[in-house]
Amino acid sequence: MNSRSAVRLARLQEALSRGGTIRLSEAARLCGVSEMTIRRDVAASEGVMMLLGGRLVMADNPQYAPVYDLDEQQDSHHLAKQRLCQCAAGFIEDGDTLFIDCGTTLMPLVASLAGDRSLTVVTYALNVANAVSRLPNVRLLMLGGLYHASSQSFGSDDMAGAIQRLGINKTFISAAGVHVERGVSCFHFHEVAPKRGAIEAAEQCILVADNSKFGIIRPAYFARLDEFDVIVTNGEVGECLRRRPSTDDTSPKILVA
Amino acid sequence: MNSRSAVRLARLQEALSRGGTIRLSEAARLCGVSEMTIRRDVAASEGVMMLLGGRLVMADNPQYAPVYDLDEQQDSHHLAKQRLCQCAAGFIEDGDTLFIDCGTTLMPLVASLAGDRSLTVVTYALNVANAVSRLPNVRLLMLGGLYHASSQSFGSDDMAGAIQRLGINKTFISAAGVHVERGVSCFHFHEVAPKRGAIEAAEQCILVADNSKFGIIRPAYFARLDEFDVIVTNGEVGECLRRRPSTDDTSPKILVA
DNA sequence: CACAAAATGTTAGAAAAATAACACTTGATG
DNA sequence: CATCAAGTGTTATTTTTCTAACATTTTGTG
Repeated sequence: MNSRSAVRLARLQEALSRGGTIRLSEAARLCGVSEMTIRRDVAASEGVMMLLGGRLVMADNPQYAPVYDLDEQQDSHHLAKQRLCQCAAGFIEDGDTLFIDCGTTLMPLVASLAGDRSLTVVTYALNVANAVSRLPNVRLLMLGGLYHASSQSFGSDDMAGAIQRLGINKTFISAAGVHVERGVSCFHFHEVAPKRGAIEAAEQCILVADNSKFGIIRPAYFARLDEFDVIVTNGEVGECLRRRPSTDDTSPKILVA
Repeated sequence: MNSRSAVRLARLQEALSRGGTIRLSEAARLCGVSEMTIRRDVAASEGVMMLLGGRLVMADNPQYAPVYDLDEQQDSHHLAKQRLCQCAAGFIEDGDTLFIDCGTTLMPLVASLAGDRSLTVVTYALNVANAVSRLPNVRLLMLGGLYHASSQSFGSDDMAGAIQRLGINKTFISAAGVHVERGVSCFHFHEVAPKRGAIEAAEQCILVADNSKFGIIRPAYFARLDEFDVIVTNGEVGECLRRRPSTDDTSPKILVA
């Protein structure tokens, strides 16, 4: 990819970063090049953008992500995430202030916030912020810091403190690893501070993790299972957890989507 | 529209209610009918769903909005902005830490950061952050706060302080109004704190404003003209300013793109 | 059951988009 | 200045999607 191509892509991405589509012909006119060149730019963008019926869209735009692609099994988790989030969304009430964790798991939850109720979302993830910024009924509180491309999120020294100074009702956490004895973990250490801050700050903590994450331990440990009030999961794992005898009142409630 | 068609539509709508697309063939298989029937269902859905390149998408979603509909105003200034930014980009050196202001003026500047040199960008604007996050050679430092859709940026009480705690080399500022006697101004008051912080923190301040902004005073004043080291502008205004007798050494250098 | 009406399926052709091939332009380099 | 290579534009071809027409099946009714 050459530099002019990069400039064109950046410009188109800017136009598309808040959602929507651009007709291929429009994009060509906008950049002052031929449609063929835009096609080549998109092909060189390594999946950042894509063409959908002659229209340019951001590939990470949930609006245009394929829901069902039985030809490609790789997308099997997407459906599961949608179901999990649909389930998790049941806890949200009008007026809530929600903390939403980074990653892709909770993106369907963000989409479900659209509506009449008035909400506030606190996040340190760029993809979450982008999605929330498009919802007129949701106030967005962004936690800044140094950007980590691996998780599309920001990290800073004082993030846990900053979160605890906010009045958060409900915290939605995603995880890369969930283990009954070894607790909940993620890949990146910079995620630990915001997750911990949000868990400690919120009245109610909801862990959303599909069954592929269970029994796995990732480098960055951040919470015990019993620190959560609710665990939303699916499949056999969920049934197993649910049947497990509750030792006491602090045990999380298990929800199987 | 008959009742079976309604049932199929409801089913597909449910699948798409949280965003995403379904391939026409998948939808047909899912409903156990031919593709033609799905086409007819969609046509009868009165704009609820639509087909985009053989994929089914929800059309009533705010995210489906063609971004550019031959928006002349946006485009007319764009070329000027590109030239201004090309000019402004000349000041950037390897290793710099740049503050980049909100708005659309400086977006071409961000695009031009791509390359081999290592840079750091500080910003409080969501659109800038999005663009920078795609550049592997640029570190991104995000300043968070409450989101303001009007300027796609964040505001917080302590932003000026937070900025001054950073080591910023060069500050690039955009403005909605530039007036020789009445100084530089913008529309939104929440932009004042970050702009002031960045102006005071940086070694070098560069104002980038096309000639349509000159002679205009906007509600939120934030700086005198002589607080800038460089003013990048274009057209007659630039020539005028350049010919103006420099009163002293503190006068900004005028650059006409 | 026969019939009509609606709904759906099939096929063929038109339109649009994606791909491929080749020609032209531009900018860098010796 | 010549040369080369990368980038871009143009054209032709293939593929896919869309539309329309007509055939077939299903549904409802007397």
